[in-house]
Amino acid sequence: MPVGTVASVKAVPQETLEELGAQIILGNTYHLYLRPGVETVRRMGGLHRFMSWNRAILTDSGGFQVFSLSELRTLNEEGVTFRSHLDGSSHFFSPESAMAAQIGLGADIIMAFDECTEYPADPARVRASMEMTARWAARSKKYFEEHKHEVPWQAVSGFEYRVSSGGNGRNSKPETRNGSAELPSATPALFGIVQGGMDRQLRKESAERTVEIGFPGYAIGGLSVGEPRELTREIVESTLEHLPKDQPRYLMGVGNPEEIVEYASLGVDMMDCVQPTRAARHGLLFTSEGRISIKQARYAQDSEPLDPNCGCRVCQRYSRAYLRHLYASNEVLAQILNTVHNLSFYLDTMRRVRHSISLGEESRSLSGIWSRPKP
RNA sequence: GCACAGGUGGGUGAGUGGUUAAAGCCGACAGACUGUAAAUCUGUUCCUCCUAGCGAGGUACGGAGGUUCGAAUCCUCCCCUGUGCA
Repeated sequence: MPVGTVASVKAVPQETLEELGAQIILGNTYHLYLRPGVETVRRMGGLHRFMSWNRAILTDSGGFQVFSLSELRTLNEEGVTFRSHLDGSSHFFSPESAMAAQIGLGADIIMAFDECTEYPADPARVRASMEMTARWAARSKKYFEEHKHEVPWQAVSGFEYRVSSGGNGRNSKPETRNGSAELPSATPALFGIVQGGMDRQLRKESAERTVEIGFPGYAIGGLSVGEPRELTREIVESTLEHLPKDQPRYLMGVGNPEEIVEYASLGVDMMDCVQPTRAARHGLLFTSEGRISIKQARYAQDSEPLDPNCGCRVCQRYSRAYLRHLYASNEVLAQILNTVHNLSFYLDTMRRVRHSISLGEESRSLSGIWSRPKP
């Protein structure tokens, strides 16, 4: 899932995302709540209509911002008091207000309000944080069930794809509508989030408690927060054992191309990461033959495409030398082309993963994923 | 020709007697980036040597000479640039 924090996947227009085959993108409650404001989005017909994106949207609850903006917050049982990074103003988020905000934004999948435990953290702190997340999950669900129909009305035309709210996401049928009539949007799906730091036992307990509350999908949060990669893998693997296989399992905030393939092979169904978009803006490009730092002098006169095995428009049309020049010149086009390629690479990788899974090749090696069949 | 102003490392630009191989910014060259306060952040950027260190030596602030224990900084002459006046 490409990340589009402020209702924008940075540097890429929605039509290009469609072309790349993105089925779902992320938005962030914290950021959108601050600007333009939930009420504005609601009045504009909800996030889909506001940003003209007819495919699925998942909104993060703001729980991660509690973690990443920790200098600007105070936290208690009731919720979190934030100071806005934009103007320093004070705001309060609770499970209830985070649900209200997400329902108001009108995403397809919304996330429980959790607390992303920092790393490292002592055992007592990890347990307390995990338990807080569990209590908040119950409150999130309660509020959600009472208010889930209060989504924005959307006068949608060409409404082509939407994750259904019931059951698990996999079996949902895309709905196609072509009318001009106003439709009430379907109710969103609320996913729970597992925490528990790097402790397998706490992860198990968190997973069980979250499953007991009951959600149509489950996320593994609190990883990729600075821990060694080996540990991430170990925790993901052990946590997955305690989450239902027949429901979407979402690993939050991960990862590199190698990692997303690996986690998919472990049974993760959904992932999101800023890596492809941010790295692209910083000149780091992912290819079937490894990483390329396009800013390096060695590419100054390299007429090859970025990735000879890539079918994206960027690789079909532009040379490494040109991409390096654009980057060195600080041109906006560098960000656009780089991001388009990286997203293309990620989305293509996941298409291959899905194809492999459909063929029953779930353990297919990473190199197998990226090698092209000989023509 | 006269009068002012000025010539500093790849660029720009601080520095007006000593802790200055010379700030900052730009450029160049590397590196980082994992539920986005990120078109961001970090490092290196005169030469040589080694035991690789807040190491040793060399060269350097238009040119030449001088004053001084010590000069990018003060003095003399010269060269060059900009502006104004003839």
